[in-house]
Amino acid sequence: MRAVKSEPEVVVERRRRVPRAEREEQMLAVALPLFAKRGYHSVSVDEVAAGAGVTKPMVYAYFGSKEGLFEACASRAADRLVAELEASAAHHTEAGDRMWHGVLAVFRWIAEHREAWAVLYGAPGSGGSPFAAPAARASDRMARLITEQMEDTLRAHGMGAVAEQHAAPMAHGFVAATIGMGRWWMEHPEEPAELQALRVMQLAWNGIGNVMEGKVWIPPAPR
Amino acid sequence: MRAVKSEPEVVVERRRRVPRAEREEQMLAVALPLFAKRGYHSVSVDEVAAGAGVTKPMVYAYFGSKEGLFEACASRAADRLVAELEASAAHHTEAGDRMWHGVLAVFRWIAEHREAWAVLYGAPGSGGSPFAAPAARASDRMARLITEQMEDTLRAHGMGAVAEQHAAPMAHGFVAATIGMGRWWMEHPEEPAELQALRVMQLAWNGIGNVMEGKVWIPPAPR
DNA sequence: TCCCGTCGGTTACTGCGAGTAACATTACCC
DNA sequence: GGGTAATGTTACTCGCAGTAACCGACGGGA
Repeated sequence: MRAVKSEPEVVVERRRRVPRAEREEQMLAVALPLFAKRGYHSVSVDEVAAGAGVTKPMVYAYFGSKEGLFEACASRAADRLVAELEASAAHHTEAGDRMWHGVLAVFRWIAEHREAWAVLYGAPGSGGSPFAAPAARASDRMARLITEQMEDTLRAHGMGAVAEQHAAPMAHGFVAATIGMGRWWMEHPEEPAELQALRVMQLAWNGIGNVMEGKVWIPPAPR
Repeated sequence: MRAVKSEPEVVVERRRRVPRAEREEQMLAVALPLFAKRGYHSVSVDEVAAGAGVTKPMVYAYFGSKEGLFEACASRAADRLVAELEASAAHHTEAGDRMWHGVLAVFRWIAEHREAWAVLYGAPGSGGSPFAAPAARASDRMARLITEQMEDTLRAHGMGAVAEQHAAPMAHGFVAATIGMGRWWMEHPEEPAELQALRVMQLAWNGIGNVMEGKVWIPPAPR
């Protein structure tokens, strides 16, 4: 059941004595699509090294371990995704507006960086990361942005206690819903990014919004 | 950075010539907590075999590969989780009622089967599965239950078109939000299951409910 | 100009753990 | 009691992560 290992799609022109920063870029450029397509375990370090026009010990010299290489790929993807989101947040202040544009930014980013997305939150078949720490960090950072927004709004309404208890978990739920929708999208790629964003808002914004206005859903009385 | 490999916490009394079904149980019982605690890659087949009072080739005889062993653990966990959910759904017919009790059932199951949950949807540090197919299947099955409920309700309101376009992705989003909340819970285990379920309903039920009643969220007009 | 240190790079290994071939031993059933 | 299927073992192969040890070019000083 071993994955077929084809030639890496990104192969770098073979030059000797390339400066470290540049060589690291090359390695990451080779590794990212490989990890995205075949997943962590069925990519070998030799393969990445060869794709970058170099031999294995160089990869270890620069990234320490295979795990380090993977984490570098994922961390960089996470940084870029979060940066996109932060940029979007900086342009919108009203809560709903900010959320909508943020979610939209995420789905547009996914569309433009499918491989990076696959490495971060990859589906079973293709990506899939044993070392999900960067993905978890990215989720946390995205959730934090939402959490802060919620806390501000709640405190402005005199609901500081609600903010402390529920803002963070709700924000995590929101982010999870977004990522889940992103996963679903990977299997239905014909749909536009806007529709996914709209569905996330449809699904989760009412809930978040209601909480921020002090409206709560009451469970049915037990029979 | 190699994980410390302690003795497996489940070790089976050494008996010779145990029937296959029983030996398989033993192997799974040993493997599950190991995978849950240390993740797929840092558990060795030898270790599981030893814990089950047997040698490696027996594991291969019964599960085919390490991956097969892992998938057996995860599939069985998924089956049980979904069974719980289906049992709950059979007891409640009204949409909101059914959803509430379903979500509640999930969180109660998580509380009682933390290791199985970790193997299925495990967080980075602890569980974490390179082969997420069983987890994806479980998500799909849970989403399908919700999808069907939504489709029925929508069609009953004469909104068959909405049902076809949006029921499935919204249901996946709902499930993702639930799983995300479950992950968050693992890091805040002092809270009760009911609170997690309440938050999921708070977050996502308004959205699903609105859609089922034909209410939609309208994005802000672009400037 | 020569020498020397650093940086980019290699060859050639070790070692662990997945996976297997081939063989051994009981239990059961006719 | 003898054949056979199921349970089990020993003793390997092999791929790949990770490393030790060494190599050669370039850029400063002195």
